[in-house]
Amino acid sequence: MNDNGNPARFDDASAAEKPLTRIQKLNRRKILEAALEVFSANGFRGSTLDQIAAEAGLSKPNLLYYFPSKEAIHGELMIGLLDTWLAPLRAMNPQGDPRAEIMGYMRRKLEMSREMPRESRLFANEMLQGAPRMADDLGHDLKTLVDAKAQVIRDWIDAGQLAPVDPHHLIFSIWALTQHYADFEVQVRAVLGPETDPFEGAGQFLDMLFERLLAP
Amino acid sequence: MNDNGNPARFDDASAAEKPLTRIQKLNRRKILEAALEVFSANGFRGSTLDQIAAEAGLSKPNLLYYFPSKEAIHGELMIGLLDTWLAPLRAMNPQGDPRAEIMGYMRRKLEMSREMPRESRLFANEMLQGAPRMADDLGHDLKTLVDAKAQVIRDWIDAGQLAPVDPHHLIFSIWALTQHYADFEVQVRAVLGPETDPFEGAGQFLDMLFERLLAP
DNA sequence: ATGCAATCTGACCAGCTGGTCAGGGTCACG
DNA sequence: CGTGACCCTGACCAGCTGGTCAGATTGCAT
Repeated sequence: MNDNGNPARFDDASAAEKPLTRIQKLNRRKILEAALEVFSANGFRGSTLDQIAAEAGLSKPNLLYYFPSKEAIHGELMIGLLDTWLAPLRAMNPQGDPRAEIMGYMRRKLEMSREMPRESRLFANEMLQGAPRMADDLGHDLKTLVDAKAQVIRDWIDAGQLAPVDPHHLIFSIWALTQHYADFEVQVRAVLGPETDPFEGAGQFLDMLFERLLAP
Repeated sequence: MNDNGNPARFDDASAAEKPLTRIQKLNRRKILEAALEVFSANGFRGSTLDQIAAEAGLSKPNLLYYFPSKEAIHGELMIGLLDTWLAPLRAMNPQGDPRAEIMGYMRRKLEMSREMPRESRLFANEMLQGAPRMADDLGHDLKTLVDAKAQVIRDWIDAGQLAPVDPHHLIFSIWALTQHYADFEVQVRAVLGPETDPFEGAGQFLDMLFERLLAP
């Protein structure tokens, strides 16, 4: 047993990095999966450890054996989230064809809304509350990346390969249009009816929208 | 004192409709204003009566003198919200000029994001949680209105006055693009920096986007 | 097999939260 | 100026919530 009675889970240089046991890997995965489900549906404050424990099929004290607190579970989810979320933007290639790159980014982002709606809602929840647990990364990592990609887009525009649109707002529009289908899914489904797949129509609509917007 | 010890506040036909006193009007307004502030920032579950009471400058028991429960306060806010929110769509005139009507709707919606970000976030919070307190209205009122307006748009398209876009997704795109600036304000401001007014750039960008999208 | 670390649990706790209540102060109207 | 309805509060309560702990149980290396 180490100094706090919990298994090693810290990254700081001083702590010896014990490898996770089979059970640790399994249960930490179960907990994070359950936490994603619960936090994304109810927000941080609206979720309880009991709900997460039930969803994970573990007891509450056992949750707190693997994570020191509710905050820590949420934090662990947050750590990867921004990175995962921005990966498609990072993948936008300055050497590629401008329209294809932007359309590709939009399509990947829409795909993420379809495949990872819980992550999208977890992110949206955090933003709605003013991103209290993310503010640092927002001002730094996010702005740096977006500014860099905005410059790439500006260069494309200056080269006459794209219509002259504000690059920042272009990126915002991709975020808004794609994430809407995950975050406001209830509303979208209520309007379209239970038969229709929102993402099919969305894909066609967004293709057309960005084709028309970006043509020089 | 009436049967439940609280001032009359029900609309049902049976109850005699006592006019609100000066103090009742004042304090109910204070409470709802405070509740909007708190609920929109923290969600329903994340907000406490103590926070609302403090924000309103009243005591917690006094809050519960004017409203029977936390749910009731939230409900009162919700009642008007969907209507307020959809009013600009309702105002879209089938006899007007198609492009001008849709652009006008978009601009009014963007204006609402600027002027009423708290209402926008309250709405977004509700949607994110799956609209547990709104599901009925969603399936009924909302779908009816949107379907009607979608038909109007479809007629415009058939008359060759608009580009052939899916009317439902066109409406979704207006919602997504305008509400994003209220709901994800932290993110937008983090990227643009503290100097820039997001709504100025947004107005220009969205004008251009919808001009290009809608031209037949 | 044995012994130690890892894993797990029931019982418990303190603080918070929505809500109640008895009673005291205040307002408006005759 | 009196009086009844209206307005407000401190004190309180029960249930929930995040978190602790002593000890029981299990897994695993030798």
